[in-house]
Amino acid sequence: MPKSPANTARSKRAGSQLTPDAIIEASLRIAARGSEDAFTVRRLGEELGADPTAIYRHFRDKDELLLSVADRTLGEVLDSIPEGLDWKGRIRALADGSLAVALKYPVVGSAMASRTTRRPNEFRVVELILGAVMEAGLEGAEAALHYRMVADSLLAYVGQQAAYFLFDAEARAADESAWTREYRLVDPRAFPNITRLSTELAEVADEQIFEATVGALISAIEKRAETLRGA
Amino acid sequence: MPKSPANTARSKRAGSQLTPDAIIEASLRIAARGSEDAFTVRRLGEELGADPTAIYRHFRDKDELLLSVADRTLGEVLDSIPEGLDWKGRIRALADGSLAVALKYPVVGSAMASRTTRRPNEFRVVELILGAVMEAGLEGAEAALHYRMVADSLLAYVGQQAAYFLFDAEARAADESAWTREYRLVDPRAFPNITRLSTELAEVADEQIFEATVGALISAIEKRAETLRGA
DNA sequence: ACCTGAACACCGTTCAAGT
DNA sequence: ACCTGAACACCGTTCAAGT
Repeated sequence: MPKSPANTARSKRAGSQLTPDAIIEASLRIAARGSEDAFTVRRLGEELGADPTAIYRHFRDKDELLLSVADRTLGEVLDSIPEGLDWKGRIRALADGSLAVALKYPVVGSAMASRTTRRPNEFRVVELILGAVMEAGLEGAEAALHYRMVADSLLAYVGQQAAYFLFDAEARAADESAWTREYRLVDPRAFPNITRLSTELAEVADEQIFEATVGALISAIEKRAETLRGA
Repeated sequence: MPKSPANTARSKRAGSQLTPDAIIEASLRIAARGSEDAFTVRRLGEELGADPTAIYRHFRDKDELLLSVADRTLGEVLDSIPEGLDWKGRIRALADGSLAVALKYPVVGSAMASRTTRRPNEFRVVELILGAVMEAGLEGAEAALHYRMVADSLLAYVGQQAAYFLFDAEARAADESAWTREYRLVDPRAFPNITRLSTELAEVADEQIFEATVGALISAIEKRAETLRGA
């Protein structure tokens, strides 16, 4: 925070009082528009009422800005998790919050799926997951491993959903109609299972899939803890 | 396949006998170079010894080319799965093969994580997973749901790994050193779990995480099948 | 000390012109 | 029928010049 030592001599122009925070907030506003509005340096300049390249005074490059923006959205996720939940509840709340925030800011969710922000809120998320798996009964290397399983799987899944959300409507429609079109027209002899289940395949809802995936992760932790208790 | 009706009057110039197949193969060669070589239309033109824009004669746009390339890599995955495995073995082989191929062609693996190719080899993968979950004892909507869980989770995870592989060495080193640097230096009072497990967190291997994730998916299917058999 | 704006080295894609 | 190459509308980023 000790970046802008004195705010004397401000407001020469309306929107162009540039600070890292202002840039992050403008980024979030653009990101929230999803596929409507590309998240580019030039667009960010417009949003800030400043020259696009002014951003480089406050962030080394676009990647570093994105990392900071991502950490901010992680804060939103953390704030959405209620107090007093047991370990399963906390993991579920984290999962739901992550998905919601990733879909709210799809560019961020999609770009950060394979990254580590190494910033404050990421530490808080790590601490939360570790606390959950330890409460479940895991410790040491087992706790570390299952933390990574939950974190990586969740991030990957949520990032994938965000990336999908980022497509323009046309490309998305083509992908979605596959289940009700292409998959209904396959050769029944070559693809008997697809033929048999084509209706059911088209009816699976995204929420069910996410719920099943998160459930699988929680069960895996539970099962491992039981096995270790037994030994 | 009935795209090039007659191959008369060929070889006017050496490398510029353009066919969809030749373009896909050139794409795979570039993709296999990972972060060394960007997969751009211009680079593809060089690889083919043709003008970059000649590609648009054979594919509507880069996305359609990528979809075709992706389906080809799915073929490689399928070919790597041995015959005669039980359902768990088939899912494990599919998972391992997908990861291997995604890391072999990281641009493809990363770009396709949130896509559907709607092409022949994708049908074969769907058929394979459906066969596995049905052999496990699931049917109807349950089989469809668990197919989606396996497919989406695997694709997301594998795509994430591929995207990570695509970073230049520097960015990757920064991310990796986080566990042995930043995470060792956190405030022990604010982050007791991280502090306690910092050594173990740095030691978790990628293979373990993938194994745990795939295991969690398989267990979830098994557990659901047991529950249904009981009812 | 910070912002501006021209400029650079890239992208994917279109389209008139060539053979 | 297919390929070429100039051109267009974008990108992220650098750097000298302004205030």
